[in-house]
Amino acid sequence: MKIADPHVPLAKKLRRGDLFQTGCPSREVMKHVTSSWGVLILIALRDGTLRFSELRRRVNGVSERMLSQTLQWLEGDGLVLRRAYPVVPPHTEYTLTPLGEEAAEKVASLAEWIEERLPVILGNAEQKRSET
Amino acid sequence: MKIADPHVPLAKKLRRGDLFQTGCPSREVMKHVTSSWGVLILIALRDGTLRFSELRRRVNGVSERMLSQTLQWLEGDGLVLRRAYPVVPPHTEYTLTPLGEEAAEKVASLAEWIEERLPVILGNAEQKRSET
DNA sequence: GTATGTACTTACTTTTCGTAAGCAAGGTGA
DNA sequence: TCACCTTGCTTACGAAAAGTAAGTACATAC
Repeated sequence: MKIADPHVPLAKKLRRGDLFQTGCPSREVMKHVTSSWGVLILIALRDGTLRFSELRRRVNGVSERMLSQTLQWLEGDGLVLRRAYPVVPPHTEYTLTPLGEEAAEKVASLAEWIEERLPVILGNAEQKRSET
Repeated sequence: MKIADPHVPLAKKLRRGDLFQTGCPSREVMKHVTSSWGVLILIALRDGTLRFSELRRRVNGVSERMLSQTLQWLEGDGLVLRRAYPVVPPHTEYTLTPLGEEAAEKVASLAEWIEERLPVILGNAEQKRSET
């Protein structure tokens, strides 16, 4: 009779993450999702599937290096699905998974809040600077 | 008769921010709010006013350097209020402003989502690793 | 008198990031 | 024909950001 597999996967051990705990894997996921480019990529993909270079053009300012890296993070977390067609020139498509759509919704909500409140925030900053 | 002040403050010029635009100040604010420690600080302060060292103990793993810097960012954006009492030993309190509470709510919502879904996300990652 | 706590700042090291270039193979324009 | 553009990456390198450690000025506890 077999003894139960001693390797219990990490995903089963944790009932849920705790961001306040050092070393909790949720911190890594948070880093990916809230990274400068991660935020913008997630939001951009809400409109539907995009190719690498389309993403690059939408997310103004991102380098190919960071776009590639961030997409790999998000893919690794299961938030983004990558479909590559082995043709020349290369053709690769990126889409949000259902999980990714949930995450994207949250960050989009934060992003919209910031865009809306930006004038107020800048007003605060300006006022503070003048309080020499 | 006076000519209108040519200096129109930035806050009035922008109706709202656009994160997809390179150089838009909203990107800076986003960086502050979604920085590793910014997220945790905002969430921690939702429970009420905290002192510097209390925050440091709650937000496990943050160094004094980064805690100080992040708090200055958030204060500069008007999300956190700092009250310092010039006593020895020093006593400084940090509180969310109403604006900060709004931001904190959004990031807390994202954080909770990640903590909840962490097992699923780790499951994805584990599965991918085994697809050698 | 040694240790501890407070809220920082400063110097130094390590990690991350942005910039630029390279690659493979085809299409386009002159 | 040949130079050049395109796509989706990766690699090398310098710059910027973050982490580590230590210093500061007292006060209180032991």
